[in-house]
Amino acid sequence: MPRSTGRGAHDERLPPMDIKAVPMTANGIRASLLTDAERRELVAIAVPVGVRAGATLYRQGDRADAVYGLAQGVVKALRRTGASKRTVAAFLFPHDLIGLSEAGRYVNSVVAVTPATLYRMPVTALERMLRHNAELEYHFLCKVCHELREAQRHAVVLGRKSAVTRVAMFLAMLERREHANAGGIHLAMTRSDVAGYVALSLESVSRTFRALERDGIIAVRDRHHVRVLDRKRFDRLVSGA
Amino acid sequence: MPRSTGRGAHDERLPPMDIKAVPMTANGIRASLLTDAERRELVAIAVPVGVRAGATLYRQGDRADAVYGLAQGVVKALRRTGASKRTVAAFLFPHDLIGLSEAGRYVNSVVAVTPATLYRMPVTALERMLRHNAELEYHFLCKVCHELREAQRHAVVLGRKSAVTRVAMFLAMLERREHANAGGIHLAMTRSDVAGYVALSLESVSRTFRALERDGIIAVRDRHHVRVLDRKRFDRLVSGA
DNA sequence: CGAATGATTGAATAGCATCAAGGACCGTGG
DNA sequence: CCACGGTCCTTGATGCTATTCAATCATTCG
Repeated sequence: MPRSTGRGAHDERLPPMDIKAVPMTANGIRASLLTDAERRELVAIAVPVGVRAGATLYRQGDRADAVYGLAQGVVKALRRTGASKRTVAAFLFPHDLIGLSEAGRYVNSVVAVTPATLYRMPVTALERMLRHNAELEYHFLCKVCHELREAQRHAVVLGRKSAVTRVAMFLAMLERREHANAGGIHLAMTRSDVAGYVALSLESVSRTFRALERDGIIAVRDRHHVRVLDRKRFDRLVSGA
Repeated sequence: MPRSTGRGAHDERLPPMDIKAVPMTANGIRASLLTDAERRELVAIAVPVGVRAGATLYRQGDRADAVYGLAQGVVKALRRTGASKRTVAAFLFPHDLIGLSEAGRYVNSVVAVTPATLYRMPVTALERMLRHNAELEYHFLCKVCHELREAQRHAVVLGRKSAVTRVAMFLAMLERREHANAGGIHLAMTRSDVAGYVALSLESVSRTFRALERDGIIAVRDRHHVRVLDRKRFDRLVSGA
């Protein structure tokens, strides 16, 4: 398994550096947070990085010397819980920030779920930039607030006791975060990753997908594509009936 | 149940406005984040508020027009999950920030667990201040990162399947966050609140405390005071044996 | 002191984890 | 194009653990 960076054939036609979230006081529109000027400023310290699926970007406990902006692809944040067990702390999508640290060390490991391109920003340079550009920093603040809300939602999911509810809430989350197009939900991750995120056994996740399909609530095209058929009952599950 | 504010006998001898967390690049020392100058600036827009135990500071869905700094006491953030069910999204302690919102609405309800004093900061004024004081804003950013880590830890707790592990991890969390003095752990909240946080039934929490006591791992003085007796086995539970 | 809230304990049930085996899919190389 | 290996996924049978329902006990506060 490749260890890390390795800037592949990604160099031409890079998607732009960007961060998106709901500003604190706005009306719920997911807007681009960065102005052109800010993007330019960030690009000055941001190095594009391409990784293959399965590659580890960094490991829990490593010295945290960079923050990443995800431009393309899906990655997962893993956390060791006890020896030899790992849970999925979060899935991260384009326009998300990556690199949460504590006392100079990363608190999660980050692994690419799909091929991904990121912008690597050294913390020292970033911190210097933020500390004298309040406007730019404000956008980072909004983004972190967004990730905080997302983490709380995750906790809500894990609080539900029924397997169907957990899985349905997870699908609803994907629907919101990835392109919520009418073409159905795209699951970039494996069943095992889903299990790690919703804290169920792999087998239970599998059975639950089956059950949802049998009941006509969702249609499972293949492992990576799901569509909601009965929106009414689906929503009832999500709200935890 | 009293609805909200009501500035009681708290006005004299107020604890100072402050925020504490681990700065991103520091060496893990829980430091005061605010300089004296910043404290003075914040106090200009911060109104002290005292609430009784059980009082609701604000409700999920309310227009989010203020952020609060908790100065004294313990409060809980509740989230509605389905009709008529509530989970505890977080417990908040002195020096924590309160008032997470999305699209101008609070995402949690906040209720005082003990009598509490807070500093109320209108978002508009705060936002204006942050947007042109990068240094101050940086401290807020660090604080939100801290709460993000805390929320992820919460998710880790909820991911563990065994009741003893969940409860032990909860106690460990309290030990870290409240005064981690050798005098034992102080539980300001009810068993029912604990159950809401670790996502177990009230009865299971009760039984689990009992079991931990019977096994000589903890001593339960009364409902609000617990002491770890067998640190070795306790830590083994926390790491999820 | 008495009512209301909070906590404990017991017995029965439901639901998920676990163990175990088989089947589908993917990428590789012939 | 097809065969092959590995990974990922599905399905079944069993046991364990937390939930639930129900009743009793303790504590706090008026």
